[in-house]
Amino acid sequence: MVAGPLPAPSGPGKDRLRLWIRLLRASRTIEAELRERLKKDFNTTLPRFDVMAALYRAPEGMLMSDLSRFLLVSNGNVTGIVDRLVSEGLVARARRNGDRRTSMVRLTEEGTQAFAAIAAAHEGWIGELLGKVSEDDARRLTGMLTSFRSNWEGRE
Amino acid sequence: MVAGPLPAPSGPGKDRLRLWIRLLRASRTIEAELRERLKKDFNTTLPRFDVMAALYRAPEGMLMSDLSRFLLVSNGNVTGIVDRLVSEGLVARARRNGDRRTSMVRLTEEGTQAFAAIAAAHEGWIGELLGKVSEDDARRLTGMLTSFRSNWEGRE
DNA sequence: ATATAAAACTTTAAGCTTGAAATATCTTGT
DNA sequence: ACAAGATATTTCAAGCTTAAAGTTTTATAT
Repeated sequence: MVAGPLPAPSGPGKDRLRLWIRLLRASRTIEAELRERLKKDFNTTLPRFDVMAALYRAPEGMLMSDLSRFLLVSNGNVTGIVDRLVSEGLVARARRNGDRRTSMVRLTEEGTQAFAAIAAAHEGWIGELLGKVSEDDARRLTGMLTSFRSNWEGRE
Repeated sequence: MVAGPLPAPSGPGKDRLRLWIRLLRASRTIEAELRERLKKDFNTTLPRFDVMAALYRAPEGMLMSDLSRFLLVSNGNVTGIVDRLVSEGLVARARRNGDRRTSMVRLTEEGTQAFAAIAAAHEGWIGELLGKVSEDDARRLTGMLTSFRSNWEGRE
């Protein structure tokens, strides 16, 4: 998936293949750097950060299924990550609905404060790591990726 | 990491944060689709495909350390994936160098044929999944991502 | 020569990830 | 009311992933 074009691909459609390879390498490179910094500076992980970021946006809480849909990961996956966050006191489950199948998951006070600190650092890192991309290019790129994505939303 | 801008981020540097989020969501969406198709149509996985793609480009073989560097994953990780590929007869290790620490890893004949079939399908999928991106935009985007990446190459 | 360091790789423990199967709960049609 | 189906979540097995520690081999400096 990260194969580079040593024998540079050419022909119809090769530009898209090349784009995909670059896209993947870029995101993996950044992801690796973020993972390392999250570990070193905050002793946490990217999946934990993802979950906390989603919950931070939803103070009233989220269902497990909402979380997994939003984060684009499987539901079984979210269970494990939330389990660990709960055991660390950063997240709480509240099974107090009318519907007893669901559990409302939200950040604890401790989790909220912890996340705020991490998020501030995170935003700085992104600014640094993408520093060479002009704000103008950033907006242009974002637009392209958005239009690409809308093509994809709501498939399957 | 995939947090979307519900309370749309604004302020200095927010364009880069938004770009990163879009980048990540795009690559995860495509990756998920590829993973599913690789499983369904070829009963294989993305990591296996990555390793085989790297080896396909290097008929003479690659060292384990070259593989892990190229694929941007840890060395211990590659060991496991190659182990499984070897046990399936798709890849072979040859520890026959002057340097007896290294092992030259390469595709077997069976592995080469298997990969060729998968790669053909894969290229078609990418063309389909990125179909809405014009060849022109694809080239432009690739250029931006490349220049971004060169900013990153050879850090740490 | 021989200790010391460096390099290539593997092993290990912990955590992440998926897809499928299992549980529990709710909803619907009769 | 009750069976049948749909939903929400967890559990499970297998595989992926990393960082750190361990092994074997090679290179280097006395």
